[in-house]
Amino acid sequence: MARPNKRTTLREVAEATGLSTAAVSYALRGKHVSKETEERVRKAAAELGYEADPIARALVSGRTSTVGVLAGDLQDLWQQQLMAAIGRELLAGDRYALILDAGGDPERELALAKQLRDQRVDGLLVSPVDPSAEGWSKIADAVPVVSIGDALSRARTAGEVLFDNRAGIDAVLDYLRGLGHRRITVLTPTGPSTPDRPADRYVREAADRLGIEVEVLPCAQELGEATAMARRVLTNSPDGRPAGTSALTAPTAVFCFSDSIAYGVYAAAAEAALTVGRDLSVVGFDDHPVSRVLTPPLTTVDWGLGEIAKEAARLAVAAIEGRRVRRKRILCAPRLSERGSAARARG
Amino acid sequence: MARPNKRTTLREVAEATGLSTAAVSYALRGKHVSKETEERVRKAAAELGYEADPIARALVSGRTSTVGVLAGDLQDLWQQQLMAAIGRELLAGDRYALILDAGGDPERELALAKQLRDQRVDGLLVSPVDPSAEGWSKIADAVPVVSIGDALSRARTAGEVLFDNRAGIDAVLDYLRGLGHRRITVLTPTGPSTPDRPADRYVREAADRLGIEVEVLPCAQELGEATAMARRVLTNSPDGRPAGTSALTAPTAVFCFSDSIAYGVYAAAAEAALTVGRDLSVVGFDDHPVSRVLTPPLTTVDWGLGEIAKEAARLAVAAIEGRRVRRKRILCAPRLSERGSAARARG
DNA sequence: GCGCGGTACTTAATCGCTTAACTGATGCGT
DNA sequence: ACGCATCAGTTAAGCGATTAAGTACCGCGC
Repeated sequence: MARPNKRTTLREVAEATGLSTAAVSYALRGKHVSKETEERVRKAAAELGYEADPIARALVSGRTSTVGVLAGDLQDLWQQQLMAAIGRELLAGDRYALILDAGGDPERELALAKQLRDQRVDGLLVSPVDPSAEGWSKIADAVPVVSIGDALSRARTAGEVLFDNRAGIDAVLDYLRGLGHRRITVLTPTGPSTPDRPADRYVREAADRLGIEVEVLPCAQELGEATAMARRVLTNSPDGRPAGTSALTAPTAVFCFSDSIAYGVYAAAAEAALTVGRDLSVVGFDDHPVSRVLTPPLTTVDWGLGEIAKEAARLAVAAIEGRRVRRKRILCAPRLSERGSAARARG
Repeated sequence: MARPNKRTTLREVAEATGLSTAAVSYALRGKHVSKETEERVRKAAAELGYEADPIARALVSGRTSTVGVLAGDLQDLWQQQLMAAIGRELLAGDRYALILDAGGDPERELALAKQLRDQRVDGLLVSPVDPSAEGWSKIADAVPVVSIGDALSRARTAGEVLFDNRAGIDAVLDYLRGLGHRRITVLTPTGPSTPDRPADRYVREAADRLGIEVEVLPCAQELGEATAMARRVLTNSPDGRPAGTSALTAPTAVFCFSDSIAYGVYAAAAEAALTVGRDLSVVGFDDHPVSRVLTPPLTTVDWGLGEIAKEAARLAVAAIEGRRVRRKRILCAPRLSERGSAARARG
């Protein structure tokens, strides 16, 4: 079933108007042609339903009006949110978001980034799994890259929207300590295949400074796995349940490095008949919309997703258009959204 | 700052090997060239880091290895989930998902679909806001379209993955009636700008058949708005709170046409000090991962997101490759995931 | 020794558009 | 009137691949 769905081409418009294709091309983009001709061309184009073929245009101009958006792991609900927001943002500027998911795999991440570059995306927005990979360097040389969340240490990026993780971590741990917590479990989305992030270090530093005990555990974003992990953590809970094998005493508070993980903790807590916000304190990181409607609402660190998306898109677009920007490194300050999930430590 | 990042071209490989570009092109795709030449070309290509330019290739072949994925409304968490799953599915088949969000606007939806077609996506997956729009017809003639959720009534699609909404609705209402509920509020994601969906009709029919009262209210997907709506609904609750203006007595159960909306109901219930699964029964529709970790876990209708994504991708790919498929209309059967959010009606 | 059929390539057209360079015609200052 | 811009448009050369058609060479049967 051949689809002879011919698009009208520039040539056809040219023939219809008796002009050369070049004239039509110019006319349609309002370059040095007479008002009348332009009008005539416009009309003919409209009648024939002509629309420039973006592919052909891309071949010669090298631009595609398309921006690659590479999510480190779309299992993470917050990243879904972010990607959706970025997509809207780009669309508002007449660009298309080519959204891909690295699934948490650093190698796939780079492979996809390369593919994107080959697809001639005008720019690339990435929320990297492995920000320190060397591969970014070549990619960033070929296309403007804006990274979100972490700086690409080995590449010259066109911009960065970073989160002041240290401040966020300090804020949360300070807060929890203020509530009397001394044993805190920290669940980070750092899997075995992912390199260590400085965040882990910040946590330990803050813990040392505050004189509290922390146990940092890697945890998957996927809710089932997160729940399982949380279950293991809570099995060591102080109030009578069978003790696990962990060397540490069970925590009175859990600090989750993503709200997704916190949801898993909520589930595990419910199973263990622990009431979050009373028996157990939970703090998230990222502020996903769902966090607000949980019972109790999740206390979490809000970075302002909307602004992140806006800034990232703005940086990318500026780079694409070759404009200079004042600050190409945006540092988002944490805002602790204090809701009901963290309470004064009991006992 | 010109970026003279030259890609190696076919011509360069040709010159390096002393062959014609055609020979190289053939060699790289293993067509009628001698083993030795092929080997030589492969080596040279590898050395020069040559990779075919997808844009140029697309211009001549008309294919882009890209599939448009158009979400009706990415505010809906379930659609986010779906898009992510489809993206993974397509990627597994070496195709790229160009994900766009119509934001619930039927006009924008068609506009985006057209853009996608012009971008020469090989296929188009769409979870339509307005499945009965006429515009789909022209689009479906130009590119294979697979619709998810609703059939495009006016277009010849390449495939459809539908949900047996009637069966799902029947199952839920049957179930709630069995629990003793006689007054049920149904919250559908049908806004004023969206045309009525047959789902509303199914609800009324089922209600008539079962002899129960339903109040069908349109409700936004966005959690804040959903919560506000739910608040209004629950203000009419039987146990002493100030009565609203609704003609109906307050419902003992709320049936939400998307899990997102159900989350809003959870939040409103908590505010009103109603315990879901005891004072108020809530049933969702779609089974988002979060639903499983709520307290109580949300009873909802599961359509098998993974399979939906797989089937949709399969249909699209088959159409793109010009293969015939046995059944191009997949009807997903509802599975009621009975968890803890619906209880026997009290009093 | 001739024709026939394969290989193994090459030539050149083509996809649809952009754009540098060129051609005439017009206007303008002096 | 002359030279020089300027304007409006044309010509043609790409962009980087694919691919139909053509050529050269070789071996083979009879």
